[in-house]
Amino acid sequence: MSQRSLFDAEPPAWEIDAQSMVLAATVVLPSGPPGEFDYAIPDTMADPRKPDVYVEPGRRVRAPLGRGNRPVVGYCVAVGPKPSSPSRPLKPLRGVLDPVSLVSPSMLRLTRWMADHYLTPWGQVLEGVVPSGVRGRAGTRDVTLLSVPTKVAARLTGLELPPKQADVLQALAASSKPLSLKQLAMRVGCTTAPINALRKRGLIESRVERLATDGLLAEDVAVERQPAKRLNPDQARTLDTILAAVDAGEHETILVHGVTGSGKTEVYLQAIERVVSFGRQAIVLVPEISLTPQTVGRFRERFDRIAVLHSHQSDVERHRQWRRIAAGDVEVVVGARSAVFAPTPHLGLVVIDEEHETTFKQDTAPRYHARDVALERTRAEGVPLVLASATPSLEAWRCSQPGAPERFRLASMPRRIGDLPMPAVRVVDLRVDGESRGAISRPLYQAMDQALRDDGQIILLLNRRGYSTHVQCPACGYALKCDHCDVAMTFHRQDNAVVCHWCDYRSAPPTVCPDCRSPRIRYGGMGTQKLEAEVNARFRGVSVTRMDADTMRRPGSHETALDAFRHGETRILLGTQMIAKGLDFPNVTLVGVISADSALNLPDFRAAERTFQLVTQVAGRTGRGERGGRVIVQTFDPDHPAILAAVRHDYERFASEELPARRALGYPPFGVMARIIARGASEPLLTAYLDQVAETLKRAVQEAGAKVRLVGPAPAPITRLRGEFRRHLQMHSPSGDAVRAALRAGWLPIKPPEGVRSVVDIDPTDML
DNA sequence: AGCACGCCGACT
DNA sequence: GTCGGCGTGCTC
Repeated sequence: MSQRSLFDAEPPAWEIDAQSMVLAATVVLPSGPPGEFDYAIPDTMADPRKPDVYVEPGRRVRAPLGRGNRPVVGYCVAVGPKPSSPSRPLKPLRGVLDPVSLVSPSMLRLTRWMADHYLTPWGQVLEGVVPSGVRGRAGTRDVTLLSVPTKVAARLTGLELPPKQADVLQALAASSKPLSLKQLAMRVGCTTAPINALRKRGLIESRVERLATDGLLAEDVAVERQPAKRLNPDQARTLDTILAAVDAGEHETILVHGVTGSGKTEVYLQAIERVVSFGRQAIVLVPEISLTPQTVGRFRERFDRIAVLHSHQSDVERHRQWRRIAAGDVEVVVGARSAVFAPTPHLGLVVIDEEHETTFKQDTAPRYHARDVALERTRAEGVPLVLASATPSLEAWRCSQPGAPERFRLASMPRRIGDLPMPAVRVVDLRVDGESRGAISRPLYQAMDQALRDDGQIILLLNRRGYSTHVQCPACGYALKCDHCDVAMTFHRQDNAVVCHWCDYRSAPPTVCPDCRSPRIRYGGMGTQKLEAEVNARFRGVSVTRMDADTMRRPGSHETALDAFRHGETRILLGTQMIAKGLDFPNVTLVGVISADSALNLPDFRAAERTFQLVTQVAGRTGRGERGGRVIVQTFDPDHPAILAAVRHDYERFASEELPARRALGYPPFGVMARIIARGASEPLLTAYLDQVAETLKRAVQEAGAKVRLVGPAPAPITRLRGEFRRHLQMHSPSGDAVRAALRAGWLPIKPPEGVRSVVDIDPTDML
């Protein structure tokens, strides 16, 4: 059916109010009312030959909203005929903001899915997905270009003009290309007055063009190209599995479970080469922390045109990359979480490296998980998705096992490249060997001493930054907490201050107990700063580098530190989890885990999984060269299944022990979880609000006969943050749709009172 | 989210 | 009588 016939359709005779069909745009708003609104498209905005003011899906438009017709900006998400009646006519759009569509039809469908899945208004999802630099066309500016019309140029000499104006016209006619107002004034040596006079007379014509303000930015650094590496049998098999999906041209999810050092990267590089040879693009998501020049360099060695997207880019740079990608000028997009929205015109493959990392979950609205969004996107676009990890998330793992609702194909790479052995792991029971009062037990000290004498390098992991992790008074039991948060203050010796790691509140370190004035106040607990001091004291003359959020503040400091370690200028690298992932230094012969159980007692059902991942990942940093490597794991809980499994590099053992426990409690991956977090200055108000939500939710669940279990409301594990109280309510269900239905019926309609903010987190990764 | 509409108290 | 308080509900 042609569009014309829709317009010609007669309104039904029984319709009292004569309806007619008008061309309308459906608009969603980035803030304000969450619904969809239809507006009539004026004829002036329906002409594709006028691209600057053409309304199409994916562009932003100006529209009048409400009885006062206050002007708002929204995203056009659809265009089509809509009924309009004289009693309730559609209001017309006021204008078009974007000269091109910012969101492709497939990306509109994806964001629509996110809006439903995460209970976030569609407009807010779009606002969170289109970078602000793209919206504002950062790095470009409207420039008025002046030229002499050909008709005028022909009779230039016959014109009677004041002297300045004659000069201006002469100069512009002589110019080979159009000039801006400023350029022309400069060339003639006059003000803009005579130029404007000529424009008014029609002797100079002008047009507006959008130009880059800075010309071309520095192009990609040329890197020497490297050929594909030879694959071992495990790698070849895995590549075949991926290529079979690529060649079939269908969606399939492949979980690549390869131990640390098994060469997963080379496999997906070669898979991408195939995809690129078809003229399609690939997206590779990596955790932000590993988006280093080294990682990016590996892609530059293999592909001519890559785009990098990460959160520390300027608006101008992000806009430029976005345009390159959208224009099809890029073969591979490498980026953090948000690169899953890269506007590739012909997507052929998505890879998520270190799939288990929690940084793929965004912790502000829209609270999406890049893995789940990638799954949805690749399914919709009919292309394969590769998830790669040495320690897959249990969510991904379960999907690779029989009986799961979602089926991933599993490709295992159980051996390291070159048949290098996995490093031997020794557990040090701190209940027995922790007598030395410091961070380094005797067995670890001896191993470090040995490694240094053998000319090896050492990595020490301690997942707490600062010097002392708590300040406590033995006399009265007082523990120093942040004034604004329910969190212990950490002493930082470098700044000589106690610091809150959640809100960055700082104050002077107390010398007496603030509560009972006892001078015996104690600074306890081990942070990376104290560990560094201990290493320096016990290994005099050995170069040590500490890597944590405090030493890595400046851009580039990450690279500097790692380069120094790579070149052997640093013998001991110590730090938080940022040193646990992805590093590949063959000379590291010892890894020490100072406290393997530090994350084990967090109030989080994933504590064991996190611990297993962290210990396994950091253990994988050694034994990557011919010299082998060993790992020392210090713990107060040496019999914990997660630590035992990590010690044996045995992922499947960990999974087979942890999954039944999750199943018994209905936790992910066997059930879907949602969390309502409410915060506000008044605790009673919070409690009243969340109790009411719980009540309406309970009723909604009952009426629907749904299997949804409510836990709480209760104070959140961090009861106070930045001066606000926090309470939460958890929901568990075998069905995500049941959870969403309950939230739509029992949470959305309850408006929080003034001073209370309420958010929903679907599939939360963080329980604090 | 913002803004018009509504229905009750102290003022010219 | 009416100016304005902010509770309520709608926005194509």
